[in-house]
Amino acid sequence: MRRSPHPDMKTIKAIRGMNDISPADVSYWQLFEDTARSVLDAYGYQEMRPPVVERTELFKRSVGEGTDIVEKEMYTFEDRSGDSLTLRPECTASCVRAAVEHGWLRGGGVRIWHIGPMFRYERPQKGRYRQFHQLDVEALGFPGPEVDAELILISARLWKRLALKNIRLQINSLGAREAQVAYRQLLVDYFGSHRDVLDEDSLRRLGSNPLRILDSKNPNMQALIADAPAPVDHLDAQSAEDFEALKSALNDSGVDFEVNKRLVRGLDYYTGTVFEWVSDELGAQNAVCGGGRYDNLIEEIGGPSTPATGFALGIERLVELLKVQQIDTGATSPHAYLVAVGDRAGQLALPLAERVRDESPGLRLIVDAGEGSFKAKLKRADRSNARFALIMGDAEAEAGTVGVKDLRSSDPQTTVAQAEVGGFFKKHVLN
RNA sequence: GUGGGUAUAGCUCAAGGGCAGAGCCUCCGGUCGUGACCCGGGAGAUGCCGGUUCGACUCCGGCUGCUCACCCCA
Repeated sequence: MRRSPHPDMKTIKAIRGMNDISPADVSYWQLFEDTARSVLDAYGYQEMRPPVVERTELFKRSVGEGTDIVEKEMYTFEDRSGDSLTLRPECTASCVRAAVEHGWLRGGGVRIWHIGPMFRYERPQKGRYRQFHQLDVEALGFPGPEVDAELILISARLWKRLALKNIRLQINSLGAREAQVAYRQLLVDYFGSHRDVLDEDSLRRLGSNPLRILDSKNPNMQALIADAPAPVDHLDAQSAEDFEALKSALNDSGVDFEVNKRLVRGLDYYTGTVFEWVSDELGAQNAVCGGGRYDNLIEEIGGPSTPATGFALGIERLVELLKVQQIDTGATSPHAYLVAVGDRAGQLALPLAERVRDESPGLRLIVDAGEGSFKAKLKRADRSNARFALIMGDAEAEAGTVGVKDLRSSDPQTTVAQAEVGGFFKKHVLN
């Protein structure tokens, strides 16, 4: 086995900000995915799988031209025919595009979800990567606050099923478009009359995205921000009513929340209710899950005027929480490890293992029939975390039996028993 | 895009302007009631380029990577 790379050979490494998920970590991902699938199924949501690449135009129209995502974070390129394409930076736009394109909205609304990779060209740091994964849940075609509550309850149930703790829910309402426009002007006037206090970033945003000034962390601006008008105090009547209904629904369902008047979101399409689940255990990137209502988006990308709401959950961040909180993933190890030593045993090991797998579906059996010393193979068997080592020399091979050693036994001198293989599994492993 | 930290073996860490060490891992052998434990042995490293110097892994500069923070968001 070669230990070092060829001296002249440059090793090829993964792209910056794009990570391999190792076998050691994958059990966390599977735990999350299995749980999400099961919870979403319980609410009648159906999986869909849009492509990873879309026309650049889709994101410009949905996420918003003035947002950081569109302005400087997209992986955009021309294909060979000169069309501008983009690796999706989020997938609400794709879900909505698909629903419009295929007429899914004609039945009175759809509940859909998707898990997959998203791409943003950002400087990587803890909880922020250039390829990252989201669970996206969207309810298209439902107007009331009940559906917003449903989405929050889905996420709350996810935390519960995963046994995650210390995730706080923050909610806010941004109001419908007309109210947003009026409020935005109010805000521009307010900050405009205090230009001397604003920092460089905020001055820039005053023209482009004044809402974002509200969640600036600059200590010099905190007093100014605290006194600034908040969107939730300037809602249209319908949004205000819906927000109250949402709060009641959460209270009635026993979900704790806090109203964060300064919670705004970085995508332009949100209207009305927005929410975020945050954790203190993730460093600077503390939002695990965020979403809200986007009643204008479907129309804005060319579909029928349709209310909609949804959320996205960052899987890397969630997996980080699972690790920090030491959640047991029930990671699987092999049931048995078949050690074959000798020419005849080596020949018969694979067919024998096949026979056993035929008889015992669900069995995990690793076969070690290649070259190598008996000692090395037994050592590997031990390291594999298998419960049993099945030991087969030429004599056993001929007889169709194996020696069996209980590797997890505390007694180092566990008796080596002879056993017929299939019968052994039926008796010890699978009942 | 901006700033801080950092870069020694597969991993975790030492050392230090003059032969780069250890533990884990790994490989071979011994012990042995076939693993582990224990004993003996082997393999394996200073990110890249330049400067200072008799001499640089060490000091200096640049680059690159990683990392954290700003920013942004999941």
